[in-house]
Amino acid sequence: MPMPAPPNNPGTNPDCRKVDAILGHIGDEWTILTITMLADQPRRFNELKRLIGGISQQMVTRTLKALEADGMVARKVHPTVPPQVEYGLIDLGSSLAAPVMQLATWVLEHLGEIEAQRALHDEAAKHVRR
Amino acid sequence: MPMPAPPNNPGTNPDCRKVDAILGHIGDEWTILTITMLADQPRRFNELKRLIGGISQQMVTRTLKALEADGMVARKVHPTVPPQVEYGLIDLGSSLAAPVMQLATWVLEHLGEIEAQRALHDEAAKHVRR
DNA sequence: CGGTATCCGCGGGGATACTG
DNA sequence: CAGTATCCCCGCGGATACCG
Repeated sequence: MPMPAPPNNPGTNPDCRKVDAILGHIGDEWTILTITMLADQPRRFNELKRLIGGISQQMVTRTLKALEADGMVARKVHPTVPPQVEYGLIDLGSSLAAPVMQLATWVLEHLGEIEAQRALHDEAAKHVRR
Repeated sequence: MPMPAPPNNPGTNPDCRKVDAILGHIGDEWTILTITMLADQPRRFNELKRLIGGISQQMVTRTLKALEADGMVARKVHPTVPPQVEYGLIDLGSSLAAPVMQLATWVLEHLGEIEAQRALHDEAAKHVRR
């Protein structure tokens, strides 16, 4: 299904603005990585932090809170000692996982090409400077 | 002076870190919207600005520059008066368009559900406060 | 029209310390 | 273990002005 994309689009497309706002959230790097990590199975708090790597504890909390507020992730507390908390994708989140995984997969598969392209571009820039 | 001296955690997945860095770019809201607008056809500079709506001119420039550096977008200048510049997806960019469009489409289709979930969550939060 | 240059506020997000 | 609270820096991105 294609986007609206009408030729004679006058002012601001309201749908576009809404989509933009949502994309600002789920397009976030931490959010995408988190969903990726939860795609196959639920994970515990520090497990997520470790798997993602390079994320601060606060960002794990914030990201999960936001995903909870969007009804994408469920927080499940096991009343054990020490306490265990599991986060898993639910309805909205699990359906979002598909496109997100496709994106993440695409990046993985094209890592080399992207770096190569950047190197090319940097090289071209150098010649201009001289 | 303070050398970064990154943690260099053994548990940190290097691929995950690279993917993260790339996602930080293409996951950006303006980047996703731009690619979405270019998915079906090339667009001119101000046309893009108008279609996206709510984006500053500078961000259009920056986003397109970044996409050029990644070899995703080609800049084509028509030597007319007044000058016309067209931006279109090429190799890497056009292959990226597929997963990006899927994400954008998902958001469009689930706009209502997301807002409903947020309303639910806000409602629940209110009851806790009382 | 299609940019570039400059200023600047605000909030994203890391680091650290503390709690249940 | 799983958070919350606080501080604080830096860079994202808007606004404005100017150029080819």
